Amino acid sequence: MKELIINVIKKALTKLGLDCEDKIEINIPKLKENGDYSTNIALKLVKDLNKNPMEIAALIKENIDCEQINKIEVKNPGFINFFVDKSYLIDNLKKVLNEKENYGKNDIGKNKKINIEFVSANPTGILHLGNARGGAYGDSLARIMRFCGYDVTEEYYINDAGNQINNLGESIKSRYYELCNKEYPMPEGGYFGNEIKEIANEIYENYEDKYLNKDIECFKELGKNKLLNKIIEDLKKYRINYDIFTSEKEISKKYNLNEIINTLDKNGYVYEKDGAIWFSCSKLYDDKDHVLIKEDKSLTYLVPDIAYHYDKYNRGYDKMIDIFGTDHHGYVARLKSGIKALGNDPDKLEVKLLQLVRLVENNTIVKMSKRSGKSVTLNDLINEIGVNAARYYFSKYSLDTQMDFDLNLAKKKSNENPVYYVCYAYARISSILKEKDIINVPEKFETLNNDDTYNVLEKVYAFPEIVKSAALKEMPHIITNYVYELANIFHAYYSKVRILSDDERKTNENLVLIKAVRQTIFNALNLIGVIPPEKM
RNA sequence: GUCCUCGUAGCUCAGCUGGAUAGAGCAUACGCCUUCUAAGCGUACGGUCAAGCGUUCGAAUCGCUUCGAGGACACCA
Repeated sequence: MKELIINVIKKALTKLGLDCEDKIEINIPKLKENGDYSTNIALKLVKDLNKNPMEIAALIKENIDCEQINKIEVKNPGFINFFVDKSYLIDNLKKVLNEKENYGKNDIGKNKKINIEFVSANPTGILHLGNARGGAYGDSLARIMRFCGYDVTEEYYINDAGNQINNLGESIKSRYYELCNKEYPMPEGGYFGNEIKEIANEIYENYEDKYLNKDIECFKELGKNKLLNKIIEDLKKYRINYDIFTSEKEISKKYNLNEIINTLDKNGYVYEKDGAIWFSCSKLYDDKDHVLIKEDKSLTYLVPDIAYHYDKYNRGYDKMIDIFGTDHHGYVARLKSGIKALGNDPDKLEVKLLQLVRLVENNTIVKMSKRSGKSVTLNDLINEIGVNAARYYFSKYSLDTQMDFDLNLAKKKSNENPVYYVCYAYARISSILKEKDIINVPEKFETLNNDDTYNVLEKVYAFPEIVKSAALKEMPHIITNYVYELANIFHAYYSKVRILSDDERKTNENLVLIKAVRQTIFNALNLIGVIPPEKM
């Protein structure tokens, strides 16, 4: 319908000898009295034509002739408002019921390969709230973009080499020695979480003191594998299924890291200072240079990460999205410098920064850290409030909002979570349809020709546009807000209108209407990883 | 100190290519179950969009300044 309005305006402008198609903008007014669609084109043309906007609007109005438009009004200061024939809304119902779980799909992403990398937590502990947020965002975005025809790869990068894995091995070893009544020091920067103790326990239960003479590699491997499996398992429970897991170790094998540094050097971005080898990323996007090879000849994390992104570029994506916590934001410039220095286009990488989730207990902020072991895990969250509520909760907010999370409060308030409001609408409809299903989808609505019906129909009709905009803006919460509004409109309709009645035609039309609503709710919730129940 | 993000109702948040009278939920007050699920519906109350200046026919939205909150500025990752 929007396209139709645009075309009609285009034609009118051509008739008037104006060439300004790109200025046409169509809005849906907040107030019903301002029409179904509206354009501000007259206001925009004031400067070009040097005329009063009301005059311009009137002129455009005169040159529009379209039978699907019932009425055109010009309103101060120069808006042109369109009141359209609603039959297209009924046609849309047919579309919904035919396309079913495909309703809302589009192909704006056709032939575009996208990589979304998210969570990528080090396998040195289990997933916590911040990962829950990043996970909900990344996976929902992937679902939305797939729905829009993009070829999406969801990727998890495993930091399975380097210092932190060393610390993990040492931490487990230390806990294990404790169990054997021996002393082994906890490393600096060691991990104190329960999961570390559990792993040590497991070793002790299975092998007693036979691991005392095992070398540290053993503890490292075992710990890493256990934790990684746990992470993957938790993510699956959270309805996230990755396409690819990429290991830092594998990357280091695949690309000779010294070669990467040589290439950087060849391109003029490497120098030596104070016994270390530096990356002059300040020549590119960063404000400071950073070390690539430390004085002790070991590599910094930057090298494998540059290699990892080099690998992603080699895989030929049109766009790569990385999702980081804001605490890593300083890292973006370094990374992009690395990409550029190897001759790739850094604009293909988009880094999304999510505000960290702060943990609140008794109204005070608690420092979460793996080191102290003080945190709320993804598993705690799922156990307490369920996957639906958790996914919905984190999909509700834009990435930019700082969130304070209180698990006790969340527990107490979990039945106030709007996810139940939306699911309730779905369940209500399901229970009616169980009672009586639709007979057919009519060409026209004979009995439901009122604003209440059109309110619902318009919301259902809006879904495909909402999907598009959520994908283009990369904002899953647009979907969440939309589905809430849809449920809201349905609940209001339900309270006002009796669905099942003696009037067979009216009943059928109502059933068609609510079935389409149910399908749309289902499709929208699916995009944010929520599965509505048939019964509540 | 430099850089990044944020500041909208008592609280939690939408509002993002600038549009018409700034919206929800929670909380508060009051109504609505003899009829398909009351985890629902309706009404009321609630605002200097942090402040100031600027750009514009028009600013919560764009620009600058100030104030406030959080974060980043390692030869840790």
